[in-house]
Amino acid sequence: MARFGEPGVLVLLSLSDGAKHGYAITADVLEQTGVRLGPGTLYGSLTKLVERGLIAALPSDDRRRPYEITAAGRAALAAQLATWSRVVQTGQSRLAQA
Amino acid sequence: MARFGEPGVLVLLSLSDGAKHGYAITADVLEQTGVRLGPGTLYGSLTKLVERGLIAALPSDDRRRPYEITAAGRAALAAQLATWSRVVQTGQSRLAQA
DNA sequence: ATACGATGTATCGTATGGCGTAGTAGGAGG
DNA sequence: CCTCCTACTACGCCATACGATACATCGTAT
Repeated sequence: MARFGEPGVLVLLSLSDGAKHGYAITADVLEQTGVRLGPGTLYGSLTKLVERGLIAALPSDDRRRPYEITAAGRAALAAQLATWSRVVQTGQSRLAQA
Repeated sequence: MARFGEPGVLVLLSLSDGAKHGYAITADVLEQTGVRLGPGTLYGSLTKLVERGLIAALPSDDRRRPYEITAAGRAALAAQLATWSRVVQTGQSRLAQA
């Protein structure tokens, strides 16, 4: 059903902090996770997330185009984080027993 | 460089527990994460992970074809889990402040 | 004996996603 | 005025995800 990949999750993560425009999302994701999103990846993800109602475009004052996360986007992010959290805990416990 | 998607991570997670064959991986991933991997996804991932040296095929005694994780696979899994761990912590802290 | 459900692997097709490249353009500073 | 940072758009290749499909084997109950 709701299919979006890792870049989409990182965008939702960044917007969960507050509305941002594309370039600021890139900088935030890089700072928070060390992952560098290129323009193709970033704007492709933004388009898909808008189509799915997980984020919404805000009126652009200047040449920047800000986006905000929606309630559905927060729910999707929370669900994905819960799954990853289980994976991380299971994985780290399994890797620990060498 | 070494790029593999979420199914690949789940396979590595499953094999970090010990060698398993395909069907057993599906069952383990379902139990541990709630994610159901179809045959296409599973065997496609297995092929790619073998090509990248992250897992290795073991000699098959019966009709089962077991795989084991390699040292490189453990390292790749650990790296991915570390990134996800950061994302989960950042995200949950951001979602918490409503 | 046999039918059936569970186990187990493999392949094909394809829509989508990931991501690099290149191009456009405003603003700031030397 | 030239160049570097910011900021977005457009394009396109290729890998990936994943459903559909097929087929072999085992255990078990009837």
